[in-house]
Amino acid sequence: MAKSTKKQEGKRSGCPLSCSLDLVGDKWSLLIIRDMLFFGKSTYNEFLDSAEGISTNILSNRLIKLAEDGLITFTGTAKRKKYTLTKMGLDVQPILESIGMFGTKYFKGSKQHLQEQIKNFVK
Amino acid sequence: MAKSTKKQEGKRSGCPLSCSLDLVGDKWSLLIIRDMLFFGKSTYNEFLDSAEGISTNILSNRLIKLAEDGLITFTGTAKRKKYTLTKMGLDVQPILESIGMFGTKYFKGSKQHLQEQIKNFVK
DNA sequence: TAATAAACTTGCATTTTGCAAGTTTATTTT
DNA sequence: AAAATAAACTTGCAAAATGCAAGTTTATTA
Repeated sequence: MAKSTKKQEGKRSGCPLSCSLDLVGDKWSLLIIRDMLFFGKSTYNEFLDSAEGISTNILSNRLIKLAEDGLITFTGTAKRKKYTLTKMGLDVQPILESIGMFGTKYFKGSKQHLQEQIKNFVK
Repeated sequence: MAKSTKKQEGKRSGCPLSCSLDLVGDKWSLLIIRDMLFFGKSTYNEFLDSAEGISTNILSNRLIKLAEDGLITFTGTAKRKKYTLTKMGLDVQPILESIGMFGTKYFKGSKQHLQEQIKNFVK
């Protein structure tokens, strides 16, 4: 199946912005990708103990949806799963960076918070 | 009141990304800002007839929330309102651009769609 | 072999969203 | 000047998404 033929349903319009938001335009998906990209996280429980406190069922849903949409894949056995970003998932990085720039500009102390998070996360 | 003292409630963490997503991390806010920034829209009914079909109550809610969060302001009388972006709202542009780039890469035909939209919107 | 942990699932209450219809004041049209 | 149209909402209700707590199943560690 070609890249653009799936996931036609659920699209609100053909706008590139709108299509992208149909994938990651919610409050959790981009945070999971952030955890993978910036904090090197890859397992369910690592995602679970992020500062924002996602609940178990939502995390489960989002991992399934992100995989369905082609942003992540998983390897390993059922009880020792590892999630990794696909090429498409890695391409989300510029989005996270631009949102991060906005955040550091308008939320004082947030940059510092992020750097502490990075320091405290030991791979 | 200082920039960063308001809107503490409702923040899930101090992360710049998370804080930003608490403002625009939903399926509609960024589309409204897109309409203002790229299509020059400024009124309630202009936002209403975008391709994605936002419903009236949600549009109303989002305009209030975006104004509360300092991203937009409005001028004009109650029945002839004009919404405009603040400095903070204008700073969302790089976010929209990075999401747009992602979208044009992964959703074929979507770039073309966007350009038609721009052409068809007569200010 | 027992305890702990990882990765979920399930059930239920709350919140958010979507849809249709109605309201109010301003501006046109007749 | 009166009637019709339009702009900008509001309200009510059903459906979907989210959040919270508890339970389940297999794997690993003590």
